[in-house]
Amino acid sequence: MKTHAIADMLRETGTKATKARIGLVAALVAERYPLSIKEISRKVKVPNQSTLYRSLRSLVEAGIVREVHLGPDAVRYEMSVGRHHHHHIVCTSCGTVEDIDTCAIEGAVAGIKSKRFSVITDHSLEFFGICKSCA
Amino acid sequence: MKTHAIADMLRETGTKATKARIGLVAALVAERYPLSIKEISRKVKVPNQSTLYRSLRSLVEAGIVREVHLGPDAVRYEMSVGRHHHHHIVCTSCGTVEDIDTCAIEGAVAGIKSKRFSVITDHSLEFFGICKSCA
DNA sequence: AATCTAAATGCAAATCATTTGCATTTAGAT
DNA sequence: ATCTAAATGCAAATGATTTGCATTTAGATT
Repeated sequence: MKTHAIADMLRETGTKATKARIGLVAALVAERYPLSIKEISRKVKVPNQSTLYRSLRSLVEAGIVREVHLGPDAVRYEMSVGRHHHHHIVCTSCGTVEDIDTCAIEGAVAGIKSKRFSVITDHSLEFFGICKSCA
Repeated sequence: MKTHAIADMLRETGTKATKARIGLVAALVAERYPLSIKEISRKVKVPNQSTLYRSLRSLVEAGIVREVHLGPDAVRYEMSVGRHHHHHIVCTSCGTVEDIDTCAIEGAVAGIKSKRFSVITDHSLEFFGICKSCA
Protein backbone atom coordinates (compact mmCIF):
# COMPACT_ATOMS: atom_id res chain seq x y z
CA MET A 1 0.00 0.00 0.00
CA LYS A 2 1.54 3.27 -1.02
CA THR A 3 1.69 6.45 0.96
CA HIS A 4 -0.72 8.15 -1.36
CA ALA A 5 -3.36 5.48 -0.94
CA ILE A 6 -2.91 5.49 2.82
CA ALA A 7 -3.38 9.25 2.89
CA ASP A 8 -6.59 8.94 0.90
CA MET A 9 -7.89 6.27 3.22
CA LEU A 10 -7.21 8.47 6.21
CA ARG A 11 -8.98 11.44 4.66
CA GLU A 12 -11.98 9.31 3.83
CA THR A 13 -12.51 8.64 7.50
CA GLY A 14 -12.38 12.32 8.29
CA THR A 15 -9.01 12.26 9.98
CA LYS A 16 -6.05 14.18 8.74
CA ALA A 17 -3.40 12.41 6.74
CA THR A 18 -0.45 13.30 8.91
CA LYS A 19 3.03 11.94 8.66
CA ALA A 20 2.71 10.11 11.96
CA ARG A 21 -0.46 8.31 10.97
CA ILE A 22 0.72 7.46 7.51
CA GLY A 23 3.87 5.98 8.98
CA LEU A 24 1.91 3.94 11.49
CA VAL A 25 -0.46 2.54 8.91
CA ALA A 26 2.40 1.77 6.56
CA ALA A 27 4.14 -0.18 9.29
CA LEU A 28 1.03 -2.13 10.17
CA VAL A 29 0.28 -2.86 6.54
CA ALA A 30 3.77 -4.21 6.10
CA GLU A 31 3.31 -6.78 8.87
CA ARG A 32 0.96 -9.69 8.82
CA TYR A 33 0.77 -10.12 12.56
CA PRO A 34 -0.42 -7.72 15.23
CA LEU A 35 2.31 -5.46 16.59
CA SER A 36 2.81 -4.34 20.15
CA ILE A 37 3.43 -0.73 21.01
CA LYS A 38 7.10 -1.52 21.47
CA GLU A 39 7.38 -3.21 18.13
CA ILE A 40 5.64 -0.31 16.51
CA SER A 41 7.97 2.22 18.10
CA ARG A 42 10.87 0.22 16.84
CA LYS A 43 9.62 0.00 13.28
CA VAL A 44 8.30 3.51 12.96
CA LYS A 45 10.30 6.60 13.65
CA VAL A 46 7.96 7.41 16.46
CA PRO A 47 7.96 11.14 16.74
CA ASN A 48 6.92 11.04 20.33
CA GLN A 49 4.99 8.68 22.52
CA SER A 50 1.96 10.88 23.05
CA THR A 51 1.54 11.06 19.33
CA LEU A 52 1.97 7.34 19.04
CA TYR A 53 -0.76 6.64 21.54
CA ARG A 54 -3.05 9.31 20.22
CA SER A 55 -2.58 8.30 16.63
CA LEU A 56 -3.22 4.67 17.34
CA ARG A 57 -6.37 5.57 19.15
CA SER A 58 -7.66 7.68 16.32
CA LEU A 59 -6.85 4.96 13.83
CA VAL A 60 -8.78 2.49 15.92
CA GLU A 61 -11.70 4.90 16.21
CA ALA A 62 -11.61 5.42 12.47
CA GLY A 63 -11.90 1.67 12.03
CA ILE A 64 -8.64 1.48 10.15
CA VAL A 65 -6.76 -0.36 12.84
CA ARG A 66 -7.94 -3.00 15.27
CA GLU A 67 -6.79 -3.48 18.83
CA VAL A 68 -6.02 -7.08 19.63
CA HIS A 69 -5.74 -8.43 23.15
CA LEU A 70 -3.73 -11.54 23.64
CA GLY A 71 -3.73 -11.67 27.38
CA PRO A 72 -2.63 -8.95 29.76
CA ASP A 73 0.29 -6.74 28.86
CA ALA A 74 -0.30 -7.84 25.32
CA VAL A 75 -2.21 -5.15 23.57
CA ARG A 76 -1.39 -5.27 19.91
CA TYR A 77 -2.49 -3.51 16.78
CA GLU A 78 -3.20 -4.80 13.33
CA MET A 79 -4.80 -3.44 10.19
CA SER A 80 -8.51 -3.77 10.15
CA VAL A 81 -9.39 -2.65 6.63
CA GLY A 82 -9.27 -5.36 4.05
CA ARG A 83 -9.19 -8.11 6.61
CA HIS A 84 -11.99 -10.41 7.62
CA HIS A 85 -12.79 -11.62 11.08
CA HIS A 86 -10.06 -13.80 12.45
CA HIS A 87 -8.39 -14.88 15.68
CA HIS A 88 -4.84 -15.60 16.67
CA ILE A 89 -2.68 -18.29 18.11
CA VAL A 90 0.15 -17.23 20.35
CA CYS A 91 3.22 -19.17 21.32
CA THR A 92 3.51 -18.99 25.09
CA SER A 93 7.17 -19.68 24.74
CA CYS A 94 8.42 -17.19 22.16
CA GLY A 95 5.41 -14.98 21.59
CA THR A 96 5.02 -15.79 17.92
CA VAL A 97 1.58 -14.79 16.76
CA GLU A 98 -0.15 -16.44 13.86
CA ASP A 99 -3.55 -15.72 12.39
CA ILE A 100 -6.33 -18.23 12.45
CA ASP A 101 -8.47 -17.38 9.50
CA THR A 102 -11.14 -19.91 10.19
CA CYS A 103 -13.44 -18.47 12.78
CA ALA A 104 -12.83 -21.09 15.41
CA ILE A 105 -16.24 -20.59 16.85
CA GLU A 106 -17.62 -22.42 13.92
CA GLY A 107 -15.29 -25.32 14.20
CA ALA A 108 -13.58 -27.54 16.69
CA VAL A 109 -10.12 -27.13 18.09
CA ALA A 110 -9.07 -30.04 15.96
CA GLY A 111 -10.04 -28.06 12.91
CA ILE A 112 -7.46 -25.42 13.56
CA LYS A 113 -4.71 -26.00 11.13
CA SER A 114 -1.37 -24.48 11.78
CA LYS A 115 1.90 -25.11 10.09
CA ARG A 116 3.86 -23.40 12.74
CA PHE A 117 2.26 -24.59 15.97
CA SER A 118 2.59 -28.10 17.30
CA VAL A 119 0.72 -27.83 20.56
CA ILE A 120 -2.25 -25.84 21.69
CA THR A 121 -2.06 -25.60 25.45
CA ASP A 122 -4.78 -23.13 26.17
CA HIS A 123 -7.32 -20.88 24.63
CA SER A 124 -9.48 -18.03 25.68
CA LEU A 125 -12.83 -17.11 24.29
CA GLU A 126 -14.88 -14.20 25.46
CA PHE A 127 -18.14 -12.83 24.23
CA PHE A 128 -19.34 -9.27 24.42
CA GLY A 129 -22.90 -8.17 24.11
CA ILE A 130 -25.77 -6.38 25.74
CA CYS A 131 -27.53 -8.01 28.62
CA LYS A 132 -31.28 -7.94 28.92
CA SER A 133 -31.31 -5.44 31.70
CA CYS A 134 -29.40 -3.01 29.50
CA ALA A 135 -31.20 -3.68 26.23
CA MET B 1 -16.75 -22.92 52.06
CA LYS B 2 -15.67 -22.31 55.61
CA THR B 3 -12.54 -20.65 56.80
CA HIS B 4 -11.18 -23.90 58.11
CA ALA B 5 -11.57 -25.65 54.77
CA ILE B 6 -10.00 -22.70 52.95
CA ALA B 7 -7.03 -22.79 55.30
CA ASP B 8 -6.55 -26.49 54.65
CA MET B 9 -6.70 -25.95 50.92
CA LEU B 10 -4.06 -23.27 51.16
CA ARG B 11 -1.77 -25.46 53.22
CA GLU B 12 -2.17 -28.31 50.80
CA THR B 13 -0.62 -26.20 48.09
CA GLY B 14 2.32 -25.35 50.27
CA THR B 15 1.35 -21.76 50.92
CA LYS B 16 0.62 -20.38 54.31
CA ALA B 17 -2.95 -19.95 55.40
CA THR B 18 -2.79 -16.30 56.27
CA LYS B 19 -5.66 -14.04 57.11
CA ALA B 20 -5.25 -12.08 53.88
CA ARG B 21 -5.40 -15.14 51.66
CA ILE B 22 -8.23 -16.75 53.53
CA GLY B 23 -10.20 -13.54 53.16
CA LEU B 24 -9.49 -13.33 49.46
CA VAL B 25 -10.49 -16.89 48.79
CA ALA B 26 -13.61 -16.51 50.88
CA ALA B 27 -14.62 -13.48 48.86
CA LEU B 28 -14.02 -15.21 45.55
CA VAL B 29 -15.86 -18.31 46.67
CA ALA B 30 -18.83 -16.18 47.64
CA GLU B 31 -19.13 -14.73 44.14
CA ARG B 32 -20.06 -16.60 41.03
CA TYR B 33 -18.50 -14.17 38.62
CA PRO B 34 -14.89 -13.03 38.25
CA LEU B 35 -14.02 -10.01 40.38
CA SER B 36 -11.80 -7.10 39.45
CA ILE B 37 -9.12 -5.86 41.79
CA LYS B 38 -11.33 -2.96 42.74
CA GLU B 39 -14.27 -5.18 43.51
CA ILE B 40 -12.05 -7.40 45.57
CA SER B 41 -10.68 -4.49 47.55
CA ARG B 42 -14.20 -3.39 48.24
CA LYS B 43 -15.40 -6.79 49.44
CA VAL B 44 -12.34 -7.75 51.41
CA LYS B 45 -10.82 -5.68 54.15
CA VAL B 46 -7.72 -5.34 52.06
CA PRO B 47 -4.89 -4.94 54.49
CA ASN B 48 -2.73 -3.20 51.96
CA GLN B 49 -2.41 -3.19 48.23
CA SER B 50 0.96 -4.89 48.01
CA THR B 51 -0.46 -7.76 49.98
CA LEU B 52 -3.50 -7.84 47.75
CA TYR B 53 -1.43 -8.12 44.60
CA ARG B 54 1.04 -10.53 46.09
CA SER B 55 -1.62 -12.74 47.58
CA LEU B 56 -3.57 -12.91 44.36
CA ARG B 57 -0.46 -13.85 42.52
CA SER B 58 0.39 -16.62 44.91
CA LEU B 59 -3.18 -17.93 44.76
CA VAL B 60 -2.96 -18.00 40.99
CA GLU B 61 0.40 -19.75 41.13
CA ALA B 62 -1.04 -22.26 43.55
CA GLY B 63 -3.81 -22.97 41.07
CA ILE B 64 -6.50 -21.95 43.50
CA VAL B 65 -7.50 -18.83 41.67
CA ARG B 66 -7.66 -18.12 37.95
CA GLU B 67 -6.91 -14.87 36.23
CA VAL B 68 -9.51 -13.95 33.66
CA HIS B 69 -8.95 -11.38 30.94
CA LEU B 70 -11.99 -9.77 29.47
CA GLY B 71 -10.31 -7.17 27.36
CA PRO B 72 -7.78 -4.59 28.45
CA ASP B 73 -8.11 -3.01 31.86
CA ALA B 74 -10.27 -5.92 32.75
CA VAL B 75 -8.21 -8.38 34.66
CA ARG B 76 -10.44 -10.34 36.94
CA TYR B 77 -10.08 -13.20 39.36
CA GLU B 78 -12.28 -16.18 40.01
CA MET B 79 -11.97 -19.43 41.89
CA SER B 80 -10.33 -22.15 39.93
CA VAL B 81 -10.75 -25.16 42.20
CA GLY B 82 -13.96 -27.01 41.79
CA ARG B 83 -14.79 -25.34 38.52
CA HIS B 84 -14.53 -26.78 35.07
CA HIS B 85 -13.35 -25.01 31.96
CA HIS B 86 -15.66 -22.20 30.97
CA HIS B 87 -15.75 -18.83 29.28
CA HIS B 88 -17.61 -15.62 29.93
CA ILE B 89 -19.98 -13.24 28.29
CA VAL B 90 -19.60 -9.59 29.14
CA CYS B 91 -22.13 -6.83 28.73
CA THR B 92 -20.37 -3.99 26.96
CA SER B 93 -22.92 -1.64 28.41
CA CYS B 94 -22.98 -2.42 32.13
CA GLY B 95 -20.12 -4.83 32.55
CA THR B 96 -22.22 -7.72 33.78
CA VAL B 97 -20.27 -10.92 33.47
CA GLU B 98 -21.94 -14.28 33.08
CA ASP B 99 -20.39 -17.69 32.79
CA ILE B 100 -20.74 -19.80 29.69
CA ASP B 101 -20.45 -23.32 30.90
CA THR B 102 -20.61 -24.92 27.52
CA CYS B 103 -17.20 -24.71 26.00
CA ALA B 104 -18.16 -22.59 23.05
CA ILE B 105 -15.33 -23.95 21.00
CA GLU B 106 -17.29 -27.11 20.68
CA GLY B 107 -20.43 -25.40 19.58
CA ALA B 108 -21.70 -22.57 17.51
CA VAL B 109 -22.51 -19.08 18.66
CA ALA B 110 -26.15 -19.96 18.26
CA GLY B 111 -25.68 -22.67 20.83
CA ILE B 112 -24.81 -20.24 23.53
CA LYS B 113 -27.77 -20.01 25.80
CA SER B 114 -28.09 -17.10 28.08
CA LYS B 115 -31.00 -15.99 30.12
CA ARG B 116 -29.52 -12.63 30.81
CA PHE B 117 -28.04 -11.58 27.47
CA SER B 118 -30.11 -10.62 24.49
CA VAL B 119 -27.44 -9.66 21.98
CA ILE B 120 -23.94 -10.89 21.34
CA THR B 121 -22.10 -8.11 19.57
CA ASP B 122 -18.58 -9.42 19.59
CA HIS B 123 -16.39 -12.21 20.78
CA SER B 124 -12.74 -12.84 21.17
CA LEU B 125 -11.01 -16.15 20.99
CA GLU B 126 -7.32 -16.65 21.38
CA PHE B 127 -5.24 -19.77 21.47
CA PHE B 128 -2.01 -20.31 23.28
CA GLY B 129 0.47 -23.02 22.57
CA ILE B 130 3.99 -23.86 21.58
CA CYS B 131 5.11 -23.23 18.07
CA LYS B 132 7.21 -25.73 16.19
CA SER B 133 10.37 -23.69 16.42
CA CYS B 134 10.07 -23.70 20.20
CA ALA B 135 8.90 -27.28 20.70
C1' DA C 1 4.59 -24.02 75.37
C1' DA C 2 8.88 -21.77 73.81
C1' DT C 3 11.81 -21.42 69.76
C1' DC C 4 12.98 -20.78 65.16
C1' DT C 5 12.95 -19.78 60.11
C1' DA C 6 11.10 -19.03 55.86
C1' DA C 7 7.19 -16.92 54.15
C1' DA C 8 4.10 -13.16 54.34
C1' DT C 9 3.17 -8.43 55.48
C1' DG C 10 3.12 -3.22 55.73
C1' DC C 11 4.83 0.84 54.20
C1' DA C 12 6.92 4.07 51.29
C1' DA C 13 9.29 4.68 47.24
C1' DA C 14 10.06 3.12 42.50
C1' DT C 15 8.56 1.71 38.06
C1' DC C 16 6.07 1.57 33.78
C1' DA C 17 2.68 2.37 30.57
C1' DT C 18 -0.55 5.56 29.27
C1' DT C 19 -2.75 10.15 29.56
C1' DT C 20 -3.21 15.10 29.92
C1' DG C 21 -2.54 20.34 29.69
C1' DC C 22 -0.97 23.60 26.99
C1' DA C 23 1.61 26.14 23.67
C1' DT C 24 2.97 25.39 18.82
C1' DT C 25 2.54 23.49 14.30
C1' DT C 26 0.18 21.77 10.27
C1' DA C 27 -3.42 19.76 7.03
C1' DG C 28 -6.46 21.06 4.09
C1' DA C 29 -10.65 23.93 3.48
C1' DT C 30 -11.81 28.79 1.97
C1' DA D 1 -2.35 33.36 0.82
C1' DT D 2 -5.30 32.84 4.83
C1' DC D 3 -7.50 30.59 8.45
C1' DT D 4 -9.14 27.13 11.86
C1' DA D 5 -9.71 22.85 13.80
C1' DA D 6 -7.02 18.96 14.35
C1' DA D 7 -2.62 17.09 15.35
C1' DT D 8 1.81 17.44 17.57
C1' DG D 9 5.67 17.88 21.03
C1' DC D 10 6.99 18.33 25.44
C1' DA D 11 6.91 17.86 30.22
C1' DA D 12 4.25 16.83 34.00
C1' DA D 13 0.44 13.99 35.90
C1' DT D 14 -1.83 9.76 36.61
C1' DG D 15 -2.83 5.10 37.93
C1' DA D 16 -1.92 0.57 38.36
C1' DT D 17 1.36 -2.66 39.74
C1' DT D 18 5.93 -3.75 41.75
C1' DT D 19 9.90 -3.56 44.77
C1' DG D 20 13.21 -2.98 48.87
C1' DC D 21 13.46 -3.55 53.32
C1' DA D 22 12.38 -3.87 58.10
C1' DT D 23 8.84 -6.26 60.86
C1' DT D 24 5.55 -9.82 61.79
C1' DT D 25 3.57 -14.38 61.65
C1' DA D 26 2.46 -19.34 60.34
C1' DG D 27 3.51 -23.46 61.46
C1' DA D 28 7.40 -26.78 61.84
C1' DT D 29 10.72 -28.23 65.46
C1' DT D 30 12.11 -28.91 70.07
